[in-house]
Amino acid sequence: MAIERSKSDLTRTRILDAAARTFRQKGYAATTLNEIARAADMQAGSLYYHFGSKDELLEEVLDIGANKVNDAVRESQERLPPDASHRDRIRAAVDAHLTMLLKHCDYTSANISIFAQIPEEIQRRHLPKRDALAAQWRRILTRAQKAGALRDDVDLSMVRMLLLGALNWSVEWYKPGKTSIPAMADHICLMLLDGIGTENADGRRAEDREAEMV
Amino acid sequence: MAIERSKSDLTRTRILDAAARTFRQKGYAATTLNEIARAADMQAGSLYYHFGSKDELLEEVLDIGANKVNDAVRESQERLPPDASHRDRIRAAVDAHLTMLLKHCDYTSANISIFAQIPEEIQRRHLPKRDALAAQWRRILTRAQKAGALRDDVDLSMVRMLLLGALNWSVEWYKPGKTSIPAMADHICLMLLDGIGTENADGRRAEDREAEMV
DNA sequence: CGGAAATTCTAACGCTCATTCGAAAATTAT
DNA sequence: ATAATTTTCGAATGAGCGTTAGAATTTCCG
Repeated sequence: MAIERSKSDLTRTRILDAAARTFRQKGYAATTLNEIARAADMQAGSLYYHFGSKDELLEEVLDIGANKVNDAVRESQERLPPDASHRDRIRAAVDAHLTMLLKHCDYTSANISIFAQIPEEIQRRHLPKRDALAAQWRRILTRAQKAGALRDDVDLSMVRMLLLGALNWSVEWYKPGKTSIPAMADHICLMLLDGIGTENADGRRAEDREAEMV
Repeated sequence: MAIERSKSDLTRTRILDAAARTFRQKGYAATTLNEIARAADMQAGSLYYHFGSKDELLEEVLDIGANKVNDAVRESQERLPPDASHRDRIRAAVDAHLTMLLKHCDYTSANISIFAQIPEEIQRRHLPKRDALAAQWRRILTRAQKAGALRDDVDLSMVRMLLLGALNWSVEWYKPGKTSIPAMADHICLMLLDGIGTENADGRRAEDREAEMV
């Protein structure tokens, strides 16, 4: 699927890579076609042989980013054994989401960080892709709750928003090398599922907490 | 402190309000002085009687936003009785942070949402204010951990980043009327401190989970 | 009311940007 | 190699931007 055929396709990809990286760093409006062209080793006018406009370039970057994280999360679930625990399912999705966001992909992080500040019409056209990812997460969490792995007195859509917030916001502070993605995934799952408090708010889990102390 | 004196001060505030709102909606680079002026009922050129440049206007909006959330969180702690539980302290800080972000203040949400995409030099000049807020949260969490209210095997700076991520990301999805801020604060504290997983739902023991942590 | 000061308007400037287009160069096919 | 085609270049265009400065207006104060 990702096999480049012609030389033209390679150049297209080079331009898209440059655009994704620059959009992520500077934002959409502040990025000039000159910067993108320079990062792709060509002149600004030459971009128009491959793309019709700056907006068109943006839309393609957004789509690629959304597809990558969608695919990563979906594959993380397909890769699990059928009898995997819901904790493992959530943990795998968190890991896949974070890895795609922070390690592999300027497209994904560009999508996340510039989306709020692009022209409205492009936002609207891109919404279905966002909804697809939301639907994946909704399904993972709903299944876990129905199976009894998540408390049934919580608002799952709010949990989902807060969880995705913790994940997505990492593009604002993550520095490669300083933090490990598996450690992030562990902390997220620990907070989400077990909590990091030791106080006994409702008397539910005193024994577990003692067992967890190191 | 917030008392307006002259008519000029009122106009200044009107301009700042308009700028904060527009920056938040469209981003910094995509916002024109014409839009700000129109939203403040004047002509673009007139803005220069009150502000030296677009950058100067931005810096003032950023500072006001940072101050507001800093003050809100600090006051939320001062308002608590000296013997308040650490759960209550965290809950109060979460509530104050969210309320300022979502309810009271375009300045705060503008600060959060455009910061990554403003000129580098302005970012750098504004960093101390960001650090002040981070320091407040660090103190709240560290005290809770030292008092034994938080597990001592978690990386508090990572917890802080993830928690602030869940809070800050809400500017991207929160719609007034559709969600209640206290309910959000409740869910955050529940997840953070207790977790929403059910006890041994997947048949695994606490020690097993511990083994995965590193 | 009348003059001074404060504030806003208006029109213009220079600059940068996205975009266009015909010529040049590079690549491919014959 | 030569012709045909694809790709890139480079200069030009026009629109819109932040910004400026003087004229026009409003506000303030005696």
